[in-house]
Amino acid sequence: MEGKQTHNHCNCCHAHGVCTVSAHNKSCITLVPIFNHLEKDQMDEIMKAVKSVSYKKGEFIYSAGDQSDSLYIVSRGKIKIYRLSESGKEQTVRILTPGDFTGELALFRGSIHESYAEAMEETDVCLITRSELQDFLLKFPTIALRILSEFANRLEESEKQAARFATEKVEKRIAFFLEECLDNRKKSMELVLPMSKKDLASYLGTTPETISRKLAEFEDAGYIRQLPRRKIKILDLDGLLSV
Amino acid sequence: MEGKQTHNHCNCCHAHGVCTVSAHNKSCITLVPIFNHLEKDQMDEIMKAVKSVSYKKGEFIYSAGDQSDSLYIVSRGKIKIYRLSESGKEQTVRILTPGDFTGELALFRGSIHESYAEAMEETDVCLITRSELQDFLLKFPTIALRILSEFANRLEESEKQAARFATEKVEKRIAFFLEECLDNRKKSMELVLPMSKKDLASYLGTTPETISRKLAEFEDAGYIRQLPRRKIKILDLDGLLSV
DNA sequence: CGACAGGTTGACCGTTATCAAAGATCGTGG
DNA sequence: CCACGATCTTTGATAACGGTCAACCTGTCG
Repeated sequence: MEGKQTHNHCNCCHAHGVCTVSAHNKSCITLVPIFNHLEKDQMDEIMKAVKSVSYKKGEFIYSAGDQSDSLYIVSRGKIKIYRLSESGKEQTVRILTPGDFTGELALFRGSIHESYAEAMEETDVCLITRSELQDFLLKFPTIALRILSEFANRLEESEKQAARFATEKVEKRIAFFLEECLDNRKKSMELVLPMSKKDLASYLGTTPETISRKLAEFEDAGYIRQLPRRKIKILDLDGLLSV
Repeated sequence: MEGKQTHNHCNCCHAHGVCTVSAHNKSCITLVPIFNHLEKDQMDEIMKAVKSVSYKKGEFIYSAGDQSDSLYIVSRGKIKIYRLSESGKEQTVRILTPGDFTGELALFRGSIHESYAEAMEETDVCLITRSELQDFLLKFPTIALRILSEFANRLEESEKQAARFATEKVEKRIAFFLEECLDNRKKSMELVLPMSKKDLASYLGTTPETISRKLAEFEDAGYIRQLPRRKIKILDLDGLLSV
C-alpha cells in the first residue's frame, strides 16, 4: 500500500491467484466496520486467515447457483451485485466499494448464491472462508453483534427500497436516489452518479430511456444541472423532492 | 378479553398490562427457531426474562418513530408490519403469525422503528428487552448465529421481493405470490390468502381493483378458481406461472 | 481515428392507476 | 341471533405513466 502504486501485489495475486504470503491489501480488514473494534492481536489473528484475490473487469466473484463458501471484502475497485429475475431481467442490487463486503447471505443461509457479483473494474478482494468465520464468531461474539447490526441496516435499506418500488413512481424514485447520492459528508450540492445510467435504470427498476427523459425534465424544470462525467449539480432540492 | 377465554391470562395481562407471574404463553419461545436448539436449562433462563403482553385488534405493538427497546415474539394472533412511504402510501411488509418475531431491526441498529406493527386480531406477544437479549447473545453465541441466519433469509427474501417489484409486471407478481402461498408442506392445490385483498394489494405494490381484475382473468383463463373465505384452488400452475 | 457501448430523442401503445358506484362480507351491538 | 354499518370487493370507463422499438448522437478507449 505504499509508493505510487495503488496496490502492490506479488505475482501470485494475478488472475485469481490466491496470495497468502504477506499482509498486502489485507489491511483493508481494519477498515471494515465489523472488525475495526477488535484488539490488535485479535485483528492479527483474523488477518492470518484472510486471503487476497484480484479480479479483472467483467470477471465474476460468484454467480447465482454457486455454492457459497466465503465472505468477500472489497479492498480496491468496484463490484456490482445483481440478480436475474424470474423473467430474465437484470436487477442491480447494490454497488460495493472498498470496505464493503458480500457473500454473507449465502454464507449464513448455508446455501447457494442467488445473485451475481461482477467486478466493474480491476478489483482486489479479501476473503475469509466460512469455517474460519464461524470460528471467529464463536470466539469473538462481538463480531456477530457487529454483523447483526450491519444486517439490520441492510434489511432496513432493502425494505425501504422495496416499499419505494411498491409505492412511488419512477420520477420520485429517481429524485430520492439523487438526494441519497448527496448527503455523504460534505454539504456540496454536487454529486457523481456511482454507476452508468444503464445500471442505474436497472437499480431503480426502470429503463435507460426513462432515466434520460426524467433527468432532462428535472433539468428543464431547473431542479438540476447535468455536467460531464456523470456529475450532477442540484439547484433546487426541495423542488426536486416534491415532483 | 375475559369470558370463555381462549387463553389463560392473569388479569395483569389486560390492556397492555405486562405479566410476569407464570409461564403462560411463554412456551411460544420453544417454537422460535432462534431459540429451539438450546438446552432446557438455558431455555428456562430465557423464559424467566420474557414478558407477555396482549393486544386487541387495531392496537399497535410499535409505530414508526418509536424508540426501539424489545424483541417481540408472536405467540397467538396476527401482526401486520407496514411502512408509510415518503408520499404517504402504506406498504405492507409482512404478516407475522405465531413463532415469528419482530423488532430486531431497530434493536440492532440501536435506534428508531421505521415501520408500524399493528395487531390484526386479538394477539399475544412475548417480549425480551434489548439489554437482556444482548446478554443472551454474548452468553450463548449460537443464538447470534441463529439470528444471523434468520436475517440472511429475510434479507434474501426482501431483495428478491425488491427485484420482483423492479422487473416484473403486476400480473406476474400476483402469480408468484399465489405459488408461494402453496408450497407449505402439503401438496394440496388449495391455498388461503393470508390477508385481505386490500392488504395484498399493498403488499404487492398495486391496488385492490387490479388484484380483483387479475384474479378474475386467471379464473377466466382456467388457471385458478376462487372459493369463499379467501380460498383459491389452483387448477393449472404452469399456465399461471407463464402468464 | 474508428468502433462500440452508452446515452438521447421521438412515436406509439399496453398496463395499470384512478375515480365512481354498486355489491358482498364481516363484525358489532341491540 | 339478527340487523345494521363499516369495510372490503367487484366492475366499468378513462387516462397517464412509462416501457418498447427504432434511429441517431456522443464520449471513451484501443
